[in-house]
Amino acid sequence: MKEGPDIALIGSLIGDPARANILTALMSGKALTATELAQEAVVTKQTASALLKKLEDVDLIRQNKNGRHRYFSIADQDVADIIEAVSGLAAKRGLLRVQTGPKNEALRKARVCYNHLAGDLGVHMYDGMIARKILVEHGDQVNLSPLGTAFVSDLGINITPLIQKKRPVCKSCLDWSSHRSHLAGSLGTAMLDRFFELQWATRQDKSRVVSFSKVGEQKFMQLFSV
Amino acid sequence: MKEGPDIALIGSLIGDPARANILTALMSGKALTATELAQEAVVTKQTASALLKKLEDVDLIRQNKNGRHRYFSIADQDVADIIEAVSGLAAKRGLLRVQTGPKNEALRKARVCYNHLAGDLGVHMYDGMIARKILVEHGDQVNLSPLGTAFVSDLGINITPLIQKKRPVCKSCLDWSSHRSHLAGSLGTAMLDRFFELQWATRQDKSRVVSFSKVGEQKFMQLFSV
DNA sequence: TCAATAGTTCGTTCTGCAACGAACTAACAG
DNA sequence: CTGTTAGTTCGTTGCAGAACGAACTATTGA
Repeated sequence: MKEGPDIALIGSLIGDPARANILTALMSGKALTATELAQEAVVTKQTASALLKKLEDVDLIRQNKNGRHRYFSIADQDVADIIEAVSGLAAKRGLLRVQTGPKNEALRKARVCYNHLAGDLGVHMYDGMIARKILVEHGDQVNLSPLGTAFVSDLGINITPLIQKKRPVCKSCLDWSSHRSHLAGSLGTAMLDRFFELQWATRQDKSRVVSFSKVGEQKFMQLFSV
Repeated sequence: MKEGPDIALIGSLIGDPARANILTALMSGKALTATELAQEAVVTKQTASALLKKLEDVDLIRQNKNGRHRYFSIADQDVADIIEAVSGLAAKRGLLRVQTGPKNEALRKARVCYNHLAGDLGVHMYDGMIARKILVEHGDQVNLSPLGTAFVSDLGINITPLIQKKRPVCKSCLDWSSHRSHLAGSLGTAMLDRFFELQWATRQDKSRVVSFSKVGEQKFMQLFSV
């Protein structure tokens, strides 16, 4: 009863609503300041400061001092993975904090999931890549086909450095809004970055929402149409 | 700030020490009764009853009535995955409830990780399978080589049904005690089951500890020696 | 040097919720 | 029908820990 890792500690950190809000906000992949996070979590600066310290104590988040600002971000991929996993489970269990509104709509359409694209467009992309045999599913593992390697190069992405890293190139990630899979992994990250580079989309300030331009969305939809 | 899945709820469920103990106990893969779980979590029956109800309300655990007993178990693989992931993260962060004792020693040597083998022996098995090219790593994905297929058949395991399921056949899982990988996935489960069948090992009552017989351990070590 | 903003520390309040005792129902076994 | 064990319900207590106001330090910019 008292052996093993202390999962309760990490659980309780995620378990506080205000801290959960902070972590969710940081899932945008951006580094945010303490005051921004306080606003996001709807608490005062003092409270946020205390909450952030606790999160930092167990290395769930990390801090970058820059002048009189402190930028906080998710500590590493492990932490992001867990938050994603818990989000997925919560969604599967129907534990959505339904507050349908314009912001929510935008989130459902396209959002950042730490470092890759999620939401309806993310799912569309994944489905399209499967249908065009760019990706091949083995059980719940996903791999890039030879055809896919060419496709990715054509898009202007250099895969060589991606393959060399420890991180999986392709990985499916359950989407909480549509209960379907979208593409995570280093390829998922590279593709989202490429969309920003091509100016098909931009990230909205301090939010997980990804805004596609009219032209960008057209090209995107066409690229992955079945 | 109020969109998306309610990760705080699930976090808080895992975050209570007593509930965390219950979940950890259930990671043995066995169905346990309410009183057994109460003992495991060191609380009274009433308290356990209340805790179990909360866990059941969000489908983290499931209940099987059998006479006047109620057997509780982890609801599904998703939940088990999250607990594994959180355990791994906690271990990585050094959040071990260190209480070195004989029981802890046994756990470190060989234990059940929901449905597959973990601990030193689990890591030994994984390392051996990699060294003998039974398994091949791609990034953090693991696959069975053609050589491996033969090996598994020789061991007396029929892989055909494993491949047909949605669940990944091979998957690596971070070991909290040794900070190394061991084999999860449906193959991991099948292999552990096979060891029990061959009577190389038995599970200790109401515990995650796996006890290998002298002969069993010899055969096991030899099978996966480098 | 002074005003403004970012963030922390301290002490206090308040509340959510785990925990238990006591009393209950439920399922056996003889 | 009676005793025994399994589990739940109810009401109460107690405490951990989130939240805030007020007062502090730190960095910038003018």
